[in-house]
Amino acid sequence: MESLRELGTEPPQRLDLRRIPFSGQWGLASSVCLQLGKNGAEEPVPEGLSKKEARELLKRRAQERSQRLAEQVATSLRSRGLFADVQAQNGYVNMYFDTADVASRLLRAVHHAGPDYGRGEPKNETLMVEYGQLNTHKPGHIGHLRNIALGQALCNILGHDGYSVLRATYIGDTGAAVFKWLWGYSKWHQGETPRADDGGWWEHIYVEANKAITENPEYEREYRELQLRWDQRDPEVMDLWTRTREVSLQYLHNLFATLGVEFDVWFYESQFGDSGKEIVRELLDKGIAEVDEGAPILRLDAKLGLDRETYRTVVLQRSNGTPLYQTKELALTRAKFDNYPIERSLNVVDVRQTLYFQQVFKTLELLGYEQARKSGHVPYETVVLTTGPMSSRQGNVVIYDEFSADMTERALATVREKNPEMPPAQQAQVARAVGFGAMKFGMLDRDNTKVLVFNREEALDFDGFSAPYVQYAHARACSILRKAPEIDWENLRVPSDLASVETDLLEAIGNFGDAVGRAAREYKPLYVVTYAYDLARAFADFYRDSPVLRADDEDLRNFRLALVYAMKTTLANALGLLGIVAPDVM
RNA sequence: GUUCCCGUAGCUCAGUGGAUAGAGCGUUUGGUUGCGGACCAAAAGGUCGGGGGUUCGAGUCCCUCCGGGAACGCCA
Repeated sequence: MESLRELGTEPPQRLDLRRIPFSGQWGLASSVCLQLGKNGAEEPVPEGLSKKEARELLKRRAQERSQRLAEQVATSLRSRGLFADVQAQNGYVNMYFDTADVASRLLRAVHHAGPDYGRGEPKNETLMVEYGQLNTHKPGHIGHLRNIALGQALCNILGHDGYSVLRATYIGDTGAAVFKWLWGYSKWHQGETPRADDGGWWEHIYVEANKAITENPEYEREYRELQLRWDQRDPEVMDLWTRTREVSLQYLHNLFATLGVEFDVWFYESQFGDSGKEIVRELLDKGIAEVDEGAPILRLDAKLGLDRETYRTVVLQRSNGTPLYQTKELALTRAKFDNYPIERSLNVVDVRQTLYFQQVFKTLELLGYEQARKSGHVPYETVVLTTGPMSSRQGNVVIYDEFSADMTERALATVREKNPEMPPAQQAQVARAVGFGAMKFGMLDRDNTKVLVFNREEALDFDGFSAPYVQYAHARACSILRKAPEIDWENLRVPSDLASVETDLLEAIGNFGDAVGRAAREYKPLYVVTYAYDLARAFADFYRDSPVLRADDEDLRNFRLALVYAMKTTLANALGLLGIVAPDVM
C-alpha cells in the first residue's frame, strides 16, 4: 500500500493477496495493479478500427499499464527487504519467501503433529451425520456402498477439521419390502435358517415374493394382512419379524465391519411410527397443518408466504392414519435434536430425496427447532448400471458381498503375482487393503453431483487414478524409511538450491490442511481424494529424480529422509480420512 | 407445467473469478549399472454444449436456448 502511495497512486480499500501459482518458490501475489491498470486506458483509439479491435487494443493497454505499475511497486518493495524477492509478472506483484526457511518449518510441523497433521482449529460444534441407511431383510448393494464410503469419509474429514462428530445410521426395518419378504419366507422358505453371511439369499426371497405379489391379487391380500397383523403386534408375526430381523442386523453389522465403519448411534424405522403421529397431531393442534381429503397436510409455500413453488405441500400421514416415510423422518430428526447435544444434523442420502428433506427441516423450523436452520441434506447422485437404474424389486442389483469378494479376489491374484515370496497371510492382508481401498476410491473419485455408471471392468482396474496407485506410493516411502538411519531432526538443514521435484513435493504436503478444510466446508470428500492422488504423484516424481539413501551428502540425505517421512505421514493421514488402509508393503 | 442437477480431450473425469484449461484410460514411441516397474518419459488429442451479458480478467457468476437425468399430496 505504501509503495503505491509513494508512486502517487491511491490504493483500493482492500489489498487482494493470494498464493502465487506454484512453480518452485512460495510467496504471495497481489492483483492490485491489474485492477488499477484499467484507469487511464481509455485514451483515444485510432480511427478505422473495428469495435472488436478497439476493445482488444484497450485491453492490451490496460495490461501494459498494469505491468509497468507492478514493476514500479516491485522495485519499491524490493528496497524494503521484507521479502526474499519481489517480481512483477503479467501485471501481478509477486512477493517471494525464503524457500529453505518455508521448507524447514513445514517438515518440522509435520513431524511434530504426526497423525494430527492437517487438523483444523477446534470448532466447538457437535454434528450428527447420518448415513448407511440400509434395510433389514435385504442385501447391501453398490448403491449403498457409495453412500457408506461418502458418509464415512465425510465424518472423518469433519472430525479432522475440528468438529465433534456423532456417527449415526437409520435402519429400515418396517417398510413394505420387509413385509413382502416375511410373506415370501413364511410361504416358501419356512424351514431355512436365515443367513447372516449371504446377501444373495435375502435378495432371492424378496425378488421371488415381490414378483408373486405383483402377479397374484390373492398373494397381495395375504401380504397386506401380514403387515396389518404386525401393526397390531400379533405375537406370531412379531416373533417371525424379530427372529429374522436379528439375523439380518447381524448381516448388516458384518457388512459395516468389513468396511471399517462404526456408528455411535443406531436408529430404527420401527421406533418412529408412534412419535411421528404425535408430531402430526401437534402440527394440527398448532394450526400449522390442516386436513385435506382426509390426510393431514402442510402447505409449506403458503405458510411461508412464498410466491414461487419451493417446498410445495407435504402429506404428513396417510388418510387411514398410518405413518409415511416423511412422518417418521420428522420424528427421527426431532429425536436427534431433543436427545443429543448437536448444533447441526446432516443426512447423507441420495439426491432424489432432496425435496423431502427440505420439507422435513422447514417443518421442524416452524416448530421452533433452531438446529434445523443449519442442518441439511448432503445429496449425492445415484449409482446406475450400464443397463440403467438398479432395481432391487426386479433383482438387477450388484450385491455388495459379491462385489467385494470379486475385488479382494482380484487384488489377491495381483498381490501373488507381484510378491510371490510374501507369506500367504500377509498376501491376504495386503489384498484386503488394496481390494477395499480400490472399491471405496472408485465410489469417491467423482463429484457427488455426478451419476456413477457402474462398470465392473473399470472398478477392477487397479491402474492410474486409483487407490492402489496412492497406496503404492505409501509402501515405497515406507520401504525407503525402513532401510534408512534415524532422521536427525535436531540438525535438519534444508539446502538452498532445492530441485523442482522437491519443492513440488513440499508444496503438495503443505496443501493438506486446505484440502481438508475445503472438503469439510463443502461436504465433498472428493477434494481429499484428488489431494491424495496429487501427493502420491508428486512423490513418484521425487523418488525418480532425487536419490535419498544414496544422496552424496549427509545433510542432503537427512533432508530428503525428512521429506519422505513427511510425505508418508501426510499420505497416511489423507488415506485414513477416506477410510482407506495405507499398507507398509504391497 | 414447476424446480433442481449434469454437459470440459476418442472414453471416464478434475479444475477455489486470476497467470499457458489438467489427470486417468485408450492410441503411438520409448525406459534394467537405478531407494521395489502396481512405475516413469515423450507424442497426438480442446469452438470448456450454443448465444448474449457482468468483470481489468469467465470453464467458473447472471440471462437465454439446446441436449441428458431427477424430483414434484397419501411408495420408501
